Amino acid sequence: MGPTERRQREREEVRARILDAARDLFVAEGFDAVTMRRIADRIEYSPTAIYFHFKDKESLLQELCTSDFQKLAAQFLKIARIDDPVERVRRAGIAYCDFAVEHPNHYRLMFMTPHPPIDPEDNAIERGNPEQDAYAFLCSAIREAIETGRFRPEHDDVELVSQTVWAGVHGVIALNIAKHTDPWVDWRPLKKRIKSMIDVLIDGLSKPKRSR
Amino acid sequence: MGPTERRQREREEVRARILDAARDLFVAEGFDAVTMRRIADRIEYSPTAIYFHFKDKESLLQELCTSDFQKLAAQFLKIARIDDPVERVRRAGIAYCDFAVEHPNHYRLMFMTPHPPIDPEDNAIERGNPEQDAYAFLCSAIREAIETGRFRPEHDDVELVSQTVWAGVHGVIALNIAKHTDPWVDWRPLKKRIKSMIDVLIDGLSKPKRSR
DNA sequence: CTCCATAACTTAACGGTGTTAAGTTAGGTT
DNA sequence: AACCTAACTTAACACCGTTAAGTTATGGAG
Repeated sequence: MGPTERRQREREEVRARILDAARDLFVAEGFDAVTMRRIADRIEYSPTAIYFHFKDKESLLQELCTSDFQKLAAQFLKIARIDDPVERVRRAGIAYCDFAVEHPNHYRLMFMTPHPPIDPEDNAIERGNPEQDAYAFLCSAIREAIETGRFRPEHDDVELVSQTVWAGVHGVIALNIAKHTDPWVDWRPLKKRIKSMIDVLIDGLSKPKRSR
Repeated sequence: MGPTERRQREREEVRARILDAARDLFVAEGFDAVTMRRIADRIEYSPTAIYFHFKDKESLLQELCTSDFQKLAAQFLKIARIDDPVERVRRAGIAYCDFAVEHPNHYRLMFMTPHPPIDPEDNAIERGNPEQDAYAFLCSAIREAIETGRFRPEHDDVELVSQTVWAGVHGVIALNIAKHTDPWVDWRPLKKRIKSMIDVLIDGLSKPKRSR
């Protein structure tokens, strides 16, 4: 109620403005290409003001990542109401890809760059909760597919199947991010590649429908 | 004959020493973490001496990449004599994974780090030649599998199928390199994951063998 | 044999980077 | 009115990749 509260609010407002400016620049030009000075310019503060709100450049990106990955989990929630578990896997793969296309630099940092895992203490995402944890969401769909007899009997390990599906989709995305400008390979469009991957994975996991 | 030839030889010797030092450091610590000054220290030259042999840091990396790609292709050559094209794809996937496990930082530099594509002009690898170009090797096996009717009729695009198989195997490897220490996921052993990926991909591509 | 051009470097420096230390200022508290 | 602290700014540090200019050894020409 007093002015101390207004101060508190203003502080978080500045914090949010830094975050927004950083996101814009990281997404547009990549983590390394963006400098603290340019982020500061954008919001008309001095470069060092950022350090009053964030420990360093890395933690800036880290914070953007967790908040944006919660958006991914939110996207997944819309898919959760799909009844058919196999269709849910298919749609999750596409949503995951869309997300990676929208936030390639976040994706790169979180899944393509080795770094010491975040201390579970201060990780905002709740592990194992499909509403916040995208991997848990995938697992729960896979589990349902296995339990309702949709997959071949040899594919009975929920974790292994989930990791295979994740790896497949990740592979398409990661190669796209790292190599899409490389003229060495005559790349098919990303959408085609993702569809092909998901189709092949699901066909490979599912019980055959027709004889030869 | 004269000493000009000895000079030429010495020049290439220094060049090779720079390359070796750079490879050691890049592989041990990653591209960004290594500075020109440290490479120079290692071989006891001044930092700027490197620029007499290489245009810049990036071109150093590119030269290392092309030479290591050739090592991978050499591994593939041993597989080339396998008759069955589908088995060849399977074995190529495993060999590719072995290469990545043996040289994880090489792999990271080559396939997980975006960098401007090499000018085809000065690329030592002959594109499309399966003996030098690992991607072309994969394509040729896939092409043979398609042409001998091993795959379902909808999978008729050699490039698309090759890119899918590559992406699948890459996904397993890349997640392993970037995330294998992450306790968030209860990882299955790498060998199991690679086998699962290749099995699922090949089953998904192949004509079904049994009815349900 | 001398002179000189060139190759193969080194030293110094430039403009940039992330980050820290020290100084400043506005505003609430006592 | 005096003071204290939050929220900054300015100055500076230790790096970075890269370039310009200077140095030294050496092979070749006259």
